[in-house]
Parts: sequence; structure tokens; C-alpha cells
Amino acid sequence: MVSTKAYHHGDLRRALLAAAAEAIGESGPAALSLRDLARRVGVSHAAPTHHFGDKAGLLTALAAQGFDLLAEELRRSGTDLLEAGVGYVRFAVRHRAHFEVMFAPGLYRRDDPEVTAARARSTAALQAVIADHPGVDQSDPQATRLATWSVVHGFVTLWLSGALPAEVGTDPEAAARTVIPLLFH
Amino acid sequence: MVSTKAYHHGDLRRALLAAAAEAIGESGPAALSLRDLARRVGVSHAAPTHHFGDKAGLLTALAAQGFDLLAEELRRSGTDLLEAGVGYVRFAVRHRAHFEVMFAPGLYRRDDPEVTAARARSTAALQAVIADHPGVDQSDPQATRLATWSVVHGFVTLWLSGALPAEVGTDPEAAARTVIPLLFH
DNA sequence: CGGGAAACTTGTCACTGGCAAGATTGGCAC
DNA sequence: GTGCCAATCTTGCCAGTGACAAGTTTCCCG
Repeated sequence: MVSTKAYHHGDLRRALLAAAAEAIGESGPAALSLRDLARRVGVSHAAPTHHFGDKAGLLTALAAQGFDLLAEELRRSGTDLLEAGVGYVRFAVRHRAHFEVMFAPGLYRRDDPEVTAARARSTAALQAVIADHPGVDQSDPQATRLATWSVVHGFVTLWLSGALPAEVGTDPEAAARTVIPLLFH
Repeated sequence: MVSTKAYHHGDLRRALLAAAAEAIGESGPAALSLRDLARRVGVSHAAPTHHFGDKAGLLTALAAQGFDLLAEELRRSGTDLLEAGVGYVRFAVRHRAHFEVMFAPGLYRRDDPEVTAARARSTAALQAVIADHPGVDQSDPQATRLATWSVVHGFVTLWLSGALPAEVGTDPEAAARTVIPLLFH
């Protein structure tokens, strides 16, 4: 921790991103307020402007960070397709704030270079897992990749949105393990 | 059209919902402004309050309307599972504003009785299609239902979010037809 | 050690959501 | 018909927000 009273915060950009993730986790992305973030971190209401330009700029940075966290999670899950899918679910649940922003167009600048690069890294990680996996229909790799991504993404999105019936249970990763295998026989 | 100058609009609730769908289609749910809706419809800035209470109330009504539109679309698609899935995609693309609100928790009151009822109607419609379909693994009906819903929902969500690579093409329904069958052999 | 740039603050403006109080109108009891 | 009540809509207001402008403090490099 840097000195708490310094005029220069020293790590404000990182602190604001962390505060944003926390605030979104509490009340969702729509309720996010730059002034609230500034208060949480202990700086003036205009400080965030200098680092992110505007609100969309901050969410753009958060989305980029999220895509890199996702790529890392997928790489950590290894080459097993089921485990990679579970990793995707785990990422979305653990980093819910990032995940919600990443796939909410209109909240941030989708064509920002940093976001584009980070998104490319995560899709490459996903693609690598599927390419290596035996037992998957390789006749139409693109359709297979798309289907896999879709099941996993759809499942966790429904989970997070609260649209799923109670019978599914309370453990998203466990539920995902019963759903994902239906894609491969 | 009712008289345009009447003190009583006559159909304000419906007009506001339509304006909301239009506005969200233009700029997304986050940018929605009650005052802007009032201006579009030609009433004062406080008129919406009387019909919906607050902003969440309006979005709650929009979500309920969306779930009913979805149930209708699924019923119209018949009992073929592939066509029902394509119908789901068609609904999301055509009624994008409704769809985005329906699955965005935090924007509206998920436990509202009208929403709950409408959501139950649409899940029932989805369940009916899957139950009737031959060639689907019926050993674990719940997992099958969940997987089907997940692929379709995930695909169209990714599509709408702009996360999919350009190779997927420009016709979401056609792309869905190549993805959905991978669930059944 | 001096000067310029980066980091942060204070001040301000237009806009938003929500509330309160008043004006207008439709419709029902009688 | 007529009177009255409730629903509908308006005007006025307040606190909070995002964005911008201008000023202040601090860092760092030459």
C-alpha cells in the first residue's frame, strides 16, 4: 500500500478498476457511478476522468482486463474440453462483474484496440482447446467451436440472469458438467 | 390513433412501452431515459410514473411483455426442435430490446408476479417442444432441456453482443441451423 | 535546482429520476 | 342531467450524475 494521504494516489487506475468490479458485483453495471467509485477510493469526483476519459472508457478497460482473465483461466484449465467449459463457467461466476460488462454491448467501446487484442487472446485460447480435443466432430471445426462456446456461454448467462428453475441446483459448475457432455458422444 | 391533443392520452402505457423498445433498440438499455420516452410520446416528464411507478417498473413491464412474445413465437414454431431453436433466435434478433432486458438482472424486478407468470409461460412452451421431440436423449430430460436452451440462448447472446468472429456470417438464423443439430445425432 | 508535464482538485452546467402538489378529465351514482 | 370522486396528466422542485474547464499540487527529468 502506498502512502494513503499522498496527493498522487500512485495506483489509482488499478484501484478504480477494482472498485468498479466490486460496485458492479453489488448493484450491476447499470447502477455504476463514477462519483461513487471516486468516493470508495478516496479521491475527488473528477479524478477518474484523467485515467479513463469517461465512463465508457473505464468499462472498456474493465472489459479488456476481463478478456485477459478469461484467457488465463482457459489456459489454466488445460486441454480437456469439459474442463475448459467448466473453467469458462467458473470465470463467469467468480468474475461476474467483468463477465457482465464484456458481453454487454453499448456499455463500452467494442472496437477499442486493447479490448480487441484481449478478446482475440481469449478466443485463441478457446480455439486451442477445441482443436486439440479428440472425440469431437472435426468435420466442421467452426460449427463445433461455435456450438461449444454457445452451450457454455448460454448456460452461465442463464444462470447469472436467474432465469433457470430451482431444480438445476446451487452449484453452477456441477450443473455445467451434466450439460456440456451432451454435445459429444 | 386517439385525439392527439387530449389531456388523457388514452393509450399511454402501451405507447411508452413501444417507445422504450424503440429507444433501447437505438442506444441500449443503459442509456434509457424516462424523460426521453415522455418527450417521444409527447407527454410531461412525470407521466410515466403514474403507469409504472419508476424506471424499474417500466422495464419490468417490458420484460413481461417480452416473455409473452417469446412464448408466442415458440408456439408458432411448432413441435420441431430445430425450428423452435431458430424461432428463439428469431425472437431475440427481432425483439432485441425486449430480449436484452429480459435477461439483464438488476434492470427490473425479477420477482414481479406478472414477470414470473409470463416467464413460466415461455419456459412451459420451450419444455413442451423438447418433450415431444423424437430422437432426443430422453434419459435425462432436464439436462437435455437445459442444454438445448443453453446452446440457443448462448449463440444468440454472443451474436447480439458482437463477440462472434466475422466468419460466422451475417444471417443469425442460418448460422443457428448449423449449430443446433450438433446436439442431436 | 528549475521547469514542464502528469496527477489530482474545485467549480460549474445540463440532464436525470423521483417526489409533491395542483390541474384536468372521464365516468359512475343518484 | 348533475355532482362528485378517482384516475390521469402537469408543473415545480431536489439531490445525484457525467462531462468539461480551470486551477493546484507533485513528480521527474534535464
